[in-house]
Amino acid sequence: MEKLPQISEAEYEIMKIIWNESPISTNSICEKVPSIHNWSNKTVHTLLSRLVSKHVISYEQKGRMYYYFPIISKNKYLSQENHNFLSRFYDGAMAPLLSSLLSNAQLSDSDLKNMYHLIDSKLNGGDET
Amino acid sequence: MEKLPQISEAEYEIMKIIWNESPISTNSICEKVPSIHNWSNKTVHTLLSRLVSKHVISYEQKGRMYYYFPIISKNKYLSQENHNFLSRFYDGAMAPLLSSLLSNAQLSDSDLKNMYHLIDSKLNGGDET
DNA sequence: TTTGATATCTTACATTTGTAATATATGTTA
DNA sequence: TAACATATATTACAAATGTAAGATATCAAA
Repeated sequence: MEKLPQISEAEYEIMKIIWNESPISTNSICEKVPSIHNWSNKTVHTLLSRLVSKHVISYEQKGRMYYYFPIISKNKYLSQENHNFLSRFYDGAMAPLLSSLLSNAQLSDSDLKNMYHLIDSKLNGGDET
Repeated sequence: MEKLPQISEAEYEIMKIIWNESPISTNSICEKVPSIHNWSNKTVHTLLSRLVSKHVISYEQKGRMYYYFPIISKNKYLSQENHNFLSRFYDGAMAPLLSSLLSNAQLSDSDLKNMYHLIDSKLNGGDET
């Protein structure tokens, strides 16, 4: 499992857009950036270049426009982040994390049942091939 | 819920020590830093000053030595980090996080049972006072 | 073909973080 | 009290990040 490149918080906002739809032009990306961010297009351009130089995304050119697409899958990335988070704050142990989350988050009964079933199905059956 | 200060990764290593035992002298802290880090004492000192100026810790002086103690509790901090993580990567929704964690982490049956019970007891009874 | 518009490229600059080195102040010992 | 050891304070410097401005290249229209 090679280390994936580091994706900063601002860069991640861009990645969410590209993971959701690709290939996607620079302009479409700019449009889709949530307006709360209030980023200038220049900022978005910078983030895109950085993501390219980190080999997180790539692009194909059509005329003078760039169409970006991800090189790293969202799943792969998220699973790395999960792992980082877990080992950084909970010594890699899921149970304490879960217990901490349960005690803090607002969860509906159906959320809980949902989670209950997730674990249940992992327990019985699981997915060992 | 006011925003807690940002604690960097290196700073967090120091915090783990201080949360674990306090008040604690600079020297004891230096000794307890896991040796994998290979940090010079100077580095530890820098991290301590930064934590002080961020109001994450404080100290009392005895002679010319400082004894540090936390201002922010570990629980409070962790619950903020949980929240950040959840909202950054999972739109604040626990179930997808859990499902992602379950599919990636190596979990023993007893881990799973443990978690199962956590959810179970939250479902029945819960802890509404 | 000259002129505009605009997409991409290059450069910028402040803050935070990692990782110290150097300077200063002060308790302790000879 | 003078010298030393050492704890704390100040300064440093590079990489990453947030946030762009300015320069350049090129498509399209007049």
